[in-house]
Amino acid sequence: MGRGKIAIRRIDNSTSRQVTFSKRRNGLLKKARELSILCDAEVGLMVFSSTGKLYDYASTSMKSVFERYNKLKEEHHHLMNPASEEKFWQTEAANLRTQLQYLQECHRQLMGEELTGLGIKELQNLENQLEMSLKGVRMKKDQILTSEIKELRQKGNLIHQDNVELYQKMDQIQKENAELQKKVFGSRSTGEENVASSPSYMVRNEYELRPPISLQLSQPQTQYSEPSAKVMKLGLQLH
Amino acid sequence: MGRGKIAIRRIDNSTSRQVTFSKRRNGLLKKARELSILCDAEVGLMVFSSTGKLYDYASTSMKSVFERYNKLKEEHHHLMNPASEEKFWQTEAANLRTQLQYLQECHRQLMGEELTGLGIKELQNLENQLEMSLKGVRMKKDQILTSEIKELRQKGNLIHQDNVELYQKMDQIQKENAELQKKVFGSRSTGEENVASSPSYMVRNEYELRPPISLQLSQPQTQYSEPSAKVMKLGLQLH
DNA sequence: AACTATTGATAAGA
DNA sequence: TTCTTATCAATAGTT
Repeated sequence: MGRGKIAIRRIDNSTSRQVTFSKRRNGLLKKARELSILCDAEVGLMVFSSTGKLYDYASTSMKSVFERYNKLKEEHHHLMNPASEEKFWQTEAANLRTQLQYLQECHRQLMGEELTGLGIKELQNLENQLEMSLKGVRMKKDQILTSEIKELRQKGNLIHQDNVELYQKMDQIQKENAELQKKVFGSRSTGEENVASSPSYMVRNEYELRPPISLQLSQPQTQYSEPSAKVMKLGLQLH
Repeated sequence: MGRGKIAIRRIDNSTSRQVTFSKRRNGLLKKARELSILCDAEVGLMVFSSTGKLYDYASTSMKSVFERYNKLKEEHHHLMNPASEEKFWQTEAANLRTQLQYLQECHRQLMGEELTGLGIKELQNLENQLEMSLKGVRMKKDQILTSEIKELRQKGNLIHQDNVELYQKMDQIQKENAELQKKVFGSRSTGEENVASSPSYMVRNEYELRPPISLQLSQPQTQYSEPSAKVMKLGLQLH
């Protein structure tokens, strides 16, 4: 695969050997990576250049690959190893790996991947399961939203109650204030003029401020009926 | 570098994953060999298939590559130590168990179980994922059913063709038979009476039997439009 | 480092 | 699995 074919033997010219090493090393590392990804394989690769520099790749970790390699090779030597503790953990790991692979397959199917190889019956089961799941999830979501709304409503009502009481109290205080001003400055001017000139932090009457609050309380459903539109753009984070 | 290009991610179809693994593994081993020869490099390669089988190559020996690697990484005291072997498998098992637990949680959520503790955002993500999955599963199912129907239709048409030809042949034989009878028993009676008294396994004409066949062929969709109703009662078998 | 003309690898199909 | 073949990818030689 080049301008011409070359024989597979040591390249004499040291420069072109170096260049070829660089190119082919990258190619090899890339292919090792691709193999591990494409085929779900555990791959470990070590390359030492003629100058002693190390280039390596491991799909998991070189340690894991080493250990696995050694285990496999040692099994042929001494199967009757009395150190059964280690063996126990080995089989434990093997069992767990099996379970993991099974679960991963299930998971992929539930994610709608890897459906080739499934028959109609299995697909139907999957579909039913997904519908059930969807139903459950939606119910749970509705439940949460509903209770949230309920809570908000209750809080709103409480606040509204407080407001009503506060307005009543303010009204009363305002009246007392008016009476006091009357007593202090005499009764020359009318009560209305006194009220008009009272400090700005005082509210004139309760009906000016209550409507917006009532409005907020009377349509809490708008937050509920179409929540999906707002959350729809959130990315998946299952993995 | 094939009939089409493929994305570098896990191949869904297990058969083609297996085939690709076999091909690419060989390619990788070959290239590792070539690199070591061409460029005078020391190369070690280990590949574990997803089924756990080992394929390896070492330009010198794996032991030599290991040792050189470890020297460079100064990790050799972590490895090759029988006391820490057990520990390795313990941590390996622990890691696998962690993965397993995570996957199990995901799985339960995808199955619509164990939804408590999830927030609205997470539930929305789940819902979206389930809808995607459902879509994929249904597409796959439809695809299978459609191709099944197509096949059945083609078979039906072939059979129908056969039938038409058979009827024509029968008709011809019938006529020949009538002529023969005429010759054998003389020409006293009419041809029609001869035909009427012919053996019962002979069909009188092709139009008597063709209609039901045509009917069967003209409405194959009824099997397709509502297949779910028939399979709906099938239990789940994912676990 | 780039650039191609070629060879090599391999995806898909049988 | 193995073979074939159409295509894409890697890379040998060159600038």
